[in-house]
Amino acid sequence: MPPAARGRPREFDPDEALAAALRVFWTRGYEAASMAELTEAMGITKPSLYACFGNKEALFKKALDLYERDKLAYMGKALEAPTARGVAERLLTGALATHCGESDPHGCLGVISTVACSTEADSIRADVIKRRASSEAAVIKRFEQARDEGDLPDSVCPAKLAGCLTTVLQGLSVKAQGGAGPEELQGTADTFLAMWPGR
Amino acid sequence: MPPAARGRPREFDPDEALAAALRVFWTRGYEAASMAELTEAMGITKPSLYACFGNKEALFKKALDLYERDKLAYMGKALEAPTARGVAERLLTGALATHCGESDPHGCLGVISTVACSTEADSIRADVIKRRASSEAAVIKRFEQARDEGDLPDSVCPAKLAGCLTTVLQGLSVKAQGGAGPEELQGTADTFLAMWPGR
DNA sequence: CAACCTATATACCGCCCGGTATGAAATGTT
DNA sequence: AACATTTCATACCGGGCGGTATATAGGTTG
Repeated sequence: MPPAARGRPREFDPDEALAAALRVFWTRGYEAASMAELTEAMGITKPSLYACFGNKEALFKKALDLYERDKLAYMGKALEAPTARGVAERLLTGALATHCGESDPHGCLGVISTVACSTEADSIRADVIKRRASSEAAVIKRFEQARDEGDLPDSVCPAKLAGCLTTVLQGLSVKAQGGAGPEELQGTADTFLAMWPGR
Repeated sequence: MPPAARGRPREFDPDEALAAALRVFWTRGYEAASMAELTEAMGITKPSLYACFGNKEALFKKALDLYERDKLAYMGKALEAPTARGVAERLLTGALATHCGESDPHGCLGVISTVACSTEADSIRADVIKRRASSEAAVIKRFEQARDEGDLPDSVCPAKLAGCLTTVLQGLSVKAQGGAGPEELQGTADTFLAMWPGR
């Protein structure tokens, strides 16, 4: 159905290549991921990469899009849980599965990118921080709804509770990247949930 | 009192230079901190740096020692609080003061270093992770004592609670480095303390 | 067939990295 | 005054970085 490709057809699948690039960025961070590593993992040469993805920064942003779409899909689902506690529970289990599973690199790509990016890659930092803020805003909104529905005691502020939860999520990702095992982090999540106020 | 210095005396104060290096590492991370930045901030030339501190890695570890001694001193003090809740409170306020104060770079040098270090600087990662583990072990021990003293309900596991607290602490440092303001983080800390079990 | 277009492969660019060789300057010792 | 010792300033090293120029290979279109 594509209107008849002109010229030599490319020999690689951009989606697969992008997925490989994502793994590299996820493992090493934006700056530490070198073009040599990227091209080798993607199985293509540098000119092909530049022709297809632009440059390193553009490649990273596309990888970040893929990451959010595939790996952070649990976030959208989590907000649909019936209670605030259910939301927190799903967010925690989703984060644990994503950030210390077997098949993928440990830790959160977003955290890795904001923490590891020096002034050079400010645009990356800013981008990730903006995306994170919008995620947190969604959680806040959901918790305000939960308060209205009686899930949360009036004594707790939905925004602060959301901030506390995202803080734990980010802390978990730091620990996961530092080599903490799933059992340990599951224990942390359980403990936090045990402290949770309301339904 | 030093036994009569032979040769040309050095023209800089190693302690001040190390403090300047610490600021650079703290702001940029180990790998992103270049020798050019370091020497400029320290006010010395590269040969002087290498003669006095060895190499970049040795310089970093000395800076890390200084960081723990000066900036993480609140940790030791916190463990002396009379109750488990008091320990948590002091750890949180100390972390907030250290990681999003006005005079120092935001975020935790340890978190920055472990997250941002690629495979190259594995020795750095390992070192920081080890130091962090020993800190957490101290908190666990203190919470076991707290349980014995009745500060904590028997239903909560001291180790898990400690893990949860350090997770929050690390999450706070990620947020601080991401530009979160002190009020917001204070709100997070307050919320977490409000959920705290026991005295 | 040739003409044309696009992806590939190779080799290369300027730049900055961590680290160092070299020689001059500044002190104490004799 | 002459020397030994240590620090300082400059210039330099090989190597890896992100990015690209050039030429060739592999297709579709006339």
